[in-house]
Amino acid sequence: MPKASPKKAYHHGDLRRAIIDAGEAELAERGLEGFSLRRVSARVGVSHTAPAHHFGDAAGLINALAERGFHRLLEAMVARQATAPRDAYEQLIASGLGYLAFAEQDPALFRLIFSLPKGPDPGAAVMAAADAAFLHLAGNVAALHGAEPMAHPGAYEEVMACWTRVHGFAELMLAGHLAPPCAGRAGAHEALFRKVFGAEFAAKVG
Amino acid sequence: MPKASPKKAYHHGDLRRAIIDAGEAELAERGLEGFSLRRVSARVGVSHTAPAHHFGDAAGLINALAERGFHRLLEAMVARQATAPRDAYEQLIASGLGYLAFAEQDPALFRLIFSLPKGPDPGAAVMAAADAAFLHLAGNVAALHGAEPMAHPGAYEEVMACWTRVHGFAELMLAGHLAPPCAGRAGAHEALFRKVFGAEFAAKVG
DNA sequence: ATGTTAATCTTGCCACTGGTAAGATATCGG
DNA sequence: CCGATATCTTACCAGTGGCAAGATTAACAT
Repeated sequence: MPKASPKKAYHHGDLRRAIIDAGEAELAERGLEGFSLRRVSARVGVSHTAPAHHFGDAAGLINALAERGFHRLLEAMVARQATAPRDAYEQLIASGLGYLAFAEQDPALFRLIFSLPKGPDPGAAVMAAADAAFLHLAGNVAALHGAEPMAHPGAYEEVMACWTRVHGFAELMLAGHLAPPCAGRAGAHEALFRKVFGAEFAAKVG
Repeated sequence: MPKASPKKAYHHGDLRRAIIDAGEAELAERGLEGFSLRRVSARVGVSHTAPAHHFGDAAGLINALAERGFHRLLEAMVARQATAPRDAYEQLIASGLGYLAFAEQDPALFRLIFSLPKGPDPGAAVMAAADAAFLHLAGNVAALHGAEPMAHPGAYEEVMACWTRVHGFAELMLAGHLAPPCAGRAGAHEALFRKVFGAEFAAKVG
């Protein structure tokens, strides 16, 4: 047993998890700019070089956070869908609103997962998590037709049409470019989002 | 005359401009992560504290770069429109393609202008530059109806519908999420963009 | 012209960052 | 029980931005 007691042990027991937790919290509190390996390490009560063995370098930790971030994004979508009517179009809209809720609730993490350097290897786990979110959205779009995902011609364009709209809305919202009519208050964006998303997909149900 | 000769003068003569130029270049070459005041200062041949007097701190320089960035974005839109048919819908599409071209050509600057901290004062000049770009887009949308900008009900929603689509496309493109059909090659995105943008605006002409 | 003021730039310093190297400590397999 | 290995610490390094104090030049009033 790896010493689950809260006392100071030389070996932490589950440091990788603890670092990711602390990193996520730090990210939410100070943003990506103020993110510091030393700070997250101190938060866990560990020296600043401890994470190196688990993540390689700082980019490795960022990657791990991105993986979690994509999972959080997916969670946010399904959570919102659970509160919506089971109608295919409403489910699609709900997933978009969940997407927006995640962006609003943790802007730094949201931006992090979409600004990973397209370097050599973004990490297979990260790509898998990203694909899971993408495929979920694709499934919602496909449900409009009642068919299997990607089964009809133009399916990819249709999915990207949805994704770009939701994502663009999220980014502009975070950048503070939705100001004039709807300011601040939570849920105020829903009406605008529905209009901006367009009605063409509502018509395609069935 | 403030000594326009290229020889070493204690006073640079036009340091503010030179720093912004160097900063823009550094940003394009090393990205926002690798951005360093000391590097841009060295590039101009000046000590690392020289910019402080012109921009305050690093955030001040970032703000100045953002202002230029919004101007570049506007330039890219009008440049693309100049090569397109004068039909209102084609002009709107062209402005979107210019938007995308700018994002593709200078990703770091593009991301910079849309990730300014919504802090106390983003700088009036930056906001003005951003508004100029926004109003240009709004003008293109209004031209679909032949009317003055924002003159009819639902105009704002319509403009935001366009903006979110273009912007979302740009962001997902930079994040590397347009992979499957269209990879890498320049201009390959145009066909996908036209489909994703939707046909509803083409129908509204007149 | 001449001296005073203000703007511009430099040098030297500080705390902080992430990465490396070498050593300390604990777990694990024989 | 002992050696091998994983985990973590301490000590150090180059690099970063900001501040303070001083050097140099321009702007300006008289």
